[in-house]
Amino acid sequence: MEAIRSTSIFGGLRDDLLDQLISDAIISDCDRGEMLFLQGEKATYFFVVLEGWVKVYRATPAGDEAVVGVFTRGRTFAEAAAFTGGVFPATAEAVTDARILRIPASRLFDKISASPEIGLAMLASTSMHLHQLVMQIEQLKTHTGAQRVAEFFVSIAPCTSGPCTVQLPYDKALLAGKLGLKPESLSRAFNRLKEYGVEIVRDNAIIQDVRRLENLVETERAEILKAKGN
Amino acid sequence: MEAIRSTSIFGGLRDDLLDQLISDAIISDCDRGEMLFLQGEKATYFFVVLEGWVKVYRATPAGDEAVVGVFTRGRTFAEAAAFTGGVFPATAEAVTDARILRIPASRLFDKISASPEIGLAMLASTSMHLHQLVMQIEQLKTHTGAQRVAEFFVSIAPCTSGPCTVQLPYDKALLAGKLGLKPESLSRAFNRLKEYGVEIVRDNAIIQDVRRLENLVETERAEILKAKGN
DNA sequence: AGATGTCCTTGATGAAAGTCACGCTAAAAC
DNA sequence: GTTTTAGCGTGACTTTCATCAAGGACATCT
Repeated sequence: MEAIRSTSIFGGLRDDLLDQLISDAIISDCDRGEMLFLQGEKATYFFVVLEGWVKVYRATPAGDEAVVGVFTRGRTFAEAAAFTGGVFPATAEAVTDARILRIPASRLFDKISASPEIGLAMLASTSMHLHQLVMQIEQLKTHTGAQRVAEFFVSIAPCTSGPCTVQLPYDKALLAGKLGLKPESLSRAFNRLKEYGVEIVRDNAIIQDVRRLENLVETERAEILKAKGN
Repeated sequence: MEAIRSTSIFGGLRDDLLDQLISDAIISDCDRGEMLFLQGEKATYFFVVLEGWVKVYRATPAGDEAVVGVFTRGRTFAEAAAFTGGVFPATAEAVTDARILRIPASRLFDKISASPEIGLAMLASTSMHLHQLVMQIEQLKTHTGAQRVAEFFVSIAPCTSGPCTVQLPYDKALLAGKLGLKPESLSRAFNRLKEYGVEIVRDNAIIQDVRRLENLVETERAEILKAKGN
């Protein structure tokens, strides 16, 4: 239950409102590989991850898939779709065994009408999500694969400078998808990062200096080319 | 004023609520090239385009820029930033002379508390924006440049099948940015589309058959390769 | 232990798009 | 009317990434 509290939506809510909301909710345990919803399905719920990892992706008509988000404990997803009452624009799949909270949209709707602060909280939450997507687009457009990987490491690193080790939270194929790469390219991006003091051992990344990675992200291609010219 | 009505946020509002909101708003006329706000500035307003075109972009530390959105008459932007009360995550610039409505966030905040339906309308609006960004990410990840251009043409074409002509709404460098391409690559994408019945004359695109473009977007790389193999 | 399957890496190749340089055209400035 | 300039197109080269194919590491199962 403390996972629910840690979400941006529910973090700021009064206890009584929160209780009302989750009294309508369903907790479901999902096996790895289980679909939570399919692209095109009517969106009548939204979701909070209590435990495990969920990936959300869009399938193109020909079977290609683009990972739109990867969520874990305390993160909500599909609020937007559920809210507008349309269909899910993407598919969600549990990538590990997971425990998920399903909150019915219809009740939420009533509750917002009754207490505006729920609406304010949801607005803040979707706004943050929006901001994240904007940054994701920026990264796809302007950063190379290796830079995106470095950025990811920095974002999950426990420290902001010096050496540290981070564990890759899910398998590499999914990480590749999240970063907009194919698994093979991710592997090569790892090799590139060796020159910047990153060693990949099993599913752990050993970083010599987090600052150095941050620099890699911020310095533009010109710098990268210079470095290679050596 | 009918431009305001046509926005997704305000379209469904009762007249009296709408009047209250825009009574606090400021209409400003901007020259081409004028900045509406800068990345990092405190977000105390959000905006509605009444006339003209505005581009929103993020600048990287080294001066590269990624176009995050291009907006025209009836579109709102920066709602999310204004709402969370943080700073603008991007910069907005008028790319034509433009007339812009600035709505102060503080008042909006009060109004939402007073009448939840404004909150519901804003939620719907940001949700739609979010959905658009999700699709944009999908397109960047899975479509080629020529496909993205074709997609853009289809989206602004006045008809859904057969021949038609569309005028490019802003200059080609900006269009390139919006589609995640460099101007040179956009030029080459145009050449590719000649084989699919698209002719670019000045700032007009003459499309022989809109359906044919739609097919190009939906068929995957396999199909494109086959077509080239001829 | 040996066999099997999954996940990951590596190599070779090709396509897509960025970069740099140059030239064209048309509108604006003098 | 000429010059200037900004926007656009084209060509050559390079980088990045996807693709296809093969091989290695590791866990599981019998």
